[in-house]
Amino acid sequence: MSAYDTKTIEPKWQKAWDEAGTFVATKEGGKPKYYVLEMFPYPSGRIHIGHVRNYTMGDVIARYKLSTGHNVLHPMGFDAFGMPAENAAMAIGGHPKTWTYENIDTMVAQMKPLGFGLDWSRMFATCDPEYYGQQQSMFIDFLEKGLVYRKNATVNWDPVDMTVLANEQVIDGKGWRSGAEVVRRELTQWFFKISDFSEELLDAIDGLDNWPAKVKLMQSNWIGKSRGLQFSFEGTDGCQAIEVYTTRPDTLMGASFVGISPDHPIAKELAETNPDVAAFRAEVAKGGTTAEALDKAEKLGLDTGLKVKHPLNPDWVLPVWIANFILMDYGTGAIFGCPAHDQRDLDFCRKYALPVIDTFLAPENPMPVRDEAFVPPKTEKVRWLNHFAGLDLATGDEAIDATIDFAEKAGWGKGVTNYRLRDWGLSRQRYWGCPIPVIHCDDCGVVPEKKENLPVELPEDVTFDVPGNPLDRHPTWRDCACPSCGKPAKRETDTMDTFVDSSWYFARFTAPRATTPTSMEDAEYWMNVDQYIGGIEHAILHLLYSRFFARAMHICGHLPASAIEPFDALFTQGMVTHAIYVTRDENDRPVYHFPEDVEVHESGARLGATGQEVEIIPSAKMSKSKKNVVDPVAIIDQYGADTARWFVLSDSPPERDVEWTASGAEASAKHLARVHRIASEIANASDNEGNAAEDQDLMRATHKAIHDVTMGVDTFGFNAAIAKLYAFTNALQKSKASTPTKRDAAKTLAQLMAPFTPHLSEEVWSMLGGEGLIANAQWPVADESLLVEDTVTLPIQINGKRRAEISVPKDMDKAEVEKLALANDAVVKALAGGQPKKLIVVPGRIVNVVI
RNA sequence: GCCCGAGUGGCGGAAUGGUAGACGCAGCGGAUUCAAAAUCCGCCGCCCAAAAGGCGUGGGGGUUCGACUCCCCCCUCGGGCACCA
Repeated sequence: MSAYDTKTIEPKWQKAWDEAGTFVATKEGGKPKYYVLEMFPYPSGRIHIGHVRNYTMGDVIARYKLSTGHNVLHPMGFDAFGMPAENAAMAIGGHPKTWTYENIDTMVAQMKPLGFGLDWSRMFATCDPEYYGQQQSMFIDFLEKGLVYRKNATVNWDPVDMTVLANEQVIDGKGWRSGAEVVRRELTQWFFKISDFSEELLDAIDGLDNWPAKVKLMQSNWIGKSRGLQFSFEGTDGCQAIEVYTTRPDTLMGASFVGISPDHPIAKELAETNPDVAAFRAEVAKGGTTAEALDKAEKLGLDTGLKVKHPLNPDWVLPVWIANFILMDYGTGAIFGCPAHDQRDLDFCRKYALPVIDTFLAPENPMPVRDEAFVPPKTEKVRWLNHFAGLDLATGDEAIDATIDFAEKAGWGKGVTNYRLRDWGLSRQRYWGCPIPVIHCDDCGVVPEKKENLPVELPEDVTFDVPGNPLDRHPTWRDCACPSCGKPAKRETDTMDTFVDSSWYFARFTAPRATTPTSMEDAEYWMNVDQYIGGIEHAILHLLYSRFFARAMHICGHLPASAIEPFDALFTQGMVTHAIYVTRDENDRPVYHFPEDVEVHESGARLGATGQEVEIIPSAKMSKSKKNVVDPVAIIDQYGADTARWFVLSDSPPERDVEWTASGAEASAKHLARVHRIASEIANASDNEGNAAEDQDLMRATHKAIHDVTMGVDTFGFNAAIAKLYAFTNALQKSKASTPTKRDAAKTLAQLMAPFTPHLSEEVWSMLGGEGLIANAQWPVADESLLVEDTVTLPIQINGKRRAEISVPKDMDKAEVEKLALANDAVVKALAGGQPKKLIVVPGRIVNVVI
C-alpha cells in the first residue's frame, strides 16, 4: 500500500490538468457559462495565508461549477500600480517596475503549487502597457462623453518635502517622513462624474439580490440621499446673500447663526483683506484631509462680523461664522445652526455664547434644552412652538414636508434632493500609475492624446532620491507637441488612482488580449461575473466605483447594457488576522516585525535575534506594511497544498474573520492521510458479500453526504461541508458494507472532496478505477428517496425545557403523538395527576407540554 | 466622531423561532507496542462526590408555549470613512 506522498501526487495531477487544458476557459459546447472571480491581489511580495483562503474559496466554486457542466472562467491577475512600489524604490533603491514584476513572479510561483483551477493564459497585471493603454483609451472616451472634468480639490501637502501625501502617510497630522505638520492645499485635479449617477446607483441597489444586505446598506448610506430646503439669507449692508442647504428646515425658527465653510468663496474673499480670517483659515487647514480627522477635530469658529437677515423676519439678523466642521463639498458649503436640535451646533453655541432657541418640545415633559440637544426620531410627534407653517403636534418628517411646501409657496426657498456621494477624484501626483493621456497646450488648452499614440508609457529612466513626482522633473517625457496645433506643449504628469485600474479588470479578463478595451462578443458571453469574492473592506469604494465604471463603459460602447451591474452575486469573505509586533526607533516611530522573528512568552514578547522587548498590538487584517503576515509556503512544503486548502476552509465560516494559529494544520494533514489510507484499503480489498442492512446504511450516509456537501458548497457553507465530509469519512471507515458499496462510497467521497482537495481526490479516484479526471467527472446527485428517515426522535419539553424524548414514525398524526407524550413517564410525573395548560405538537419537530 | 458588522465550552465553531455545543482541535482514559511514533476505541460546557437538579450562547430588559435566532438599551472587538489596496 502506497503512502500519502503529496510531493509526488500534487505535481503529477497539476501536470495532468495542464496537459488536458482542464481550466482553460472556452465558449464551446453550448454549455452554460459561469464566471467566478476573486478580487485580484496587490503584488506585495509574497502571498499570505489570507490569499490562500480567498483563492481556495473561488477554486471550490470554480471546480464545482466545472463538474456541474459549465464553461467556467476563473482568471487571475495583479493590481500592480500603487504606492508600495515607489516606497520600496525609495527605501531600498531599484525601480518600481522591477520590484513589481519580480513580486508577481514570486507570487505566481507560490500560487501554482496550490493547484488552483485558474486559466493562467489570461493573466495580466494592471501595470502592463497593454492594459493601461486600453485604460487611457477609455479615459479619452469618457472625456468625449463628458464623464471626466477638472476642478480644484484639497490634498495633504507636506511643506517640508514639498509633496502630496496619501492619507496613510499622514500620522497624527504630520508627514510620515518629514514629521512636518501637514496642511490642506488646493490643486486642480481630474474627476469622474460619478455624482451624475447617484440616483441610478442607489436605485439599482435594490436589484442586487445576491449581494450581502450589509454591503447594500453601506452603499446606500454612502450615496446618502437626502431631501431638504435650499434658500438664501439676504445680506445686510456689505454682505452678499448666503445660500444654504438644510435637511431640517422645520427648525428655522431656532437658527442662531449662519455658518460657512473655511473654503467658502466668502471666507476666501474675506481672507484677502482680513488678517484674522486669513489666520483662522490657515489654522483650520492644518492636519489631514480625511473625514475622520475633520470630524474628530475640535470644533472651531470665527465670527466674520457679517450679518444676514432671517428669511421669516427681516428685522431678525444672524451673525455669520466660519466653522471648520462645514464641508464645502456638501450642499452649498453653508448652513444655519440650530443648537436646540443638533448636538454639534449646541456645543458650538455654548462655546461661543450664541443663543439657544427651542422650536419644539416633547409633548410630555416639555423641558427646554440645556446641555443636551433634543433630537427625537423624525417619526415621533413633538409639540411645536409658534411654527410658521402653523404646526402644533406633528412629527419631524411631517414638519419638514410642510416647511418645504410653505417655503416653495412663499417663494423664498425650494425643496432640493442632495447626495453625499462626491465626484471621484482620480488624479495622483505620483509616478507608478497609469498616465492620464492628455496634453496641456497654451493655445488649445487641455487636449487628449491621439489614440494611435497610446499607450502613453511611463518613462523608465527615473529616480526616487528626491521627494515628489519624477514625471514632473522629466523634461524629455513631459515636453511634447500639441496633438491639435503641433506647438510645444506639456504632458499631464498626474497619474490615475489605482481604483481606476481595478474598476474594469473583470471586464478585461473576458478578452485580455483584445486590441480594444474589451471585445463585445466575449463580454456578451462571459459577463456578468456570476460570483465575485472579496474582502468586506471593499464594500464601498471598489464596488461602487466598479458599478459606475461599468455604466460609463456601456455609454462608450465597451460593455453591453446587460453588464452595467457587473457582479451578479457577491460574497465577502472574512479576513485572516494576526497580532502586530512593533518596536520603536530613536524617533519613536514604529518599526514592525514578522511573527517568525518574535518569540512570544506568557510574560511578553521579545525579538528572537536581540531579545528586545516587543509591543503586541491586537489582531488586525494581515498587511505587508504591518508585517503581521503568515507565509503559507512552509505549510505547503511540510504538508502539501491539499492540507493548506482543507485547513483554511475548515472550522471557520468563510464570512467571518479568523485569527491565524499555526496548530491545526497538522490535524488536517492527518485527516487527509486517513482518507488516502481508507481508500487504499478499499481499492485493495477483494469483492465480498456484505449484509443488506449495512449496504443500505452506507448508501443512505453517502446520499446524505451528497446532499449536505452540495448544499454547503452552494451556500458558501464550506466549513459545514467539511464537517459533513468528516462525518461521512467516519461512517465509511466504520461501515461493514460490501466492498462494491464501499468502493462507490469512497469514489463519492473523493468527488465531494475534489473542490477542496483536488490532488488527493484525483489520486483516490484513479486508485478506485474512476474514469478520466475527477475534475471533469459529473457531480453526484443525491437520491431523494434515500434521504428520508422512517422514524424521528421527538424531544418532549415541559415548560420549554427538554425532559424526555420519544421515537415515533415520521408521519404519525398529531393526536397519536399527543397521546404518547401524555403517557410519557416524565410528563406523568410533572403533571402529578393534573391537566396540562397547553400542549404544543410540531410534527416531526418537538412536543412542548405547558403546565 | 459617523456608517456597517461580529460576540456560543479550554480553542475553531454547529444549530429553517423547536433537544444549545454537530464536526474538528486540545485534554483525559484505554487498546496495540519491549518502548515510542502512527493508528484504533471511549470520555469531554459549568456547578454539585454522584444522582437528581440547577446554571449556561458578551451584559440588561422585552415578545413567545418555546429565543443563539426576533425587538429595545448597553459593553467589547473588527471593517469603512473618498490619496493603503
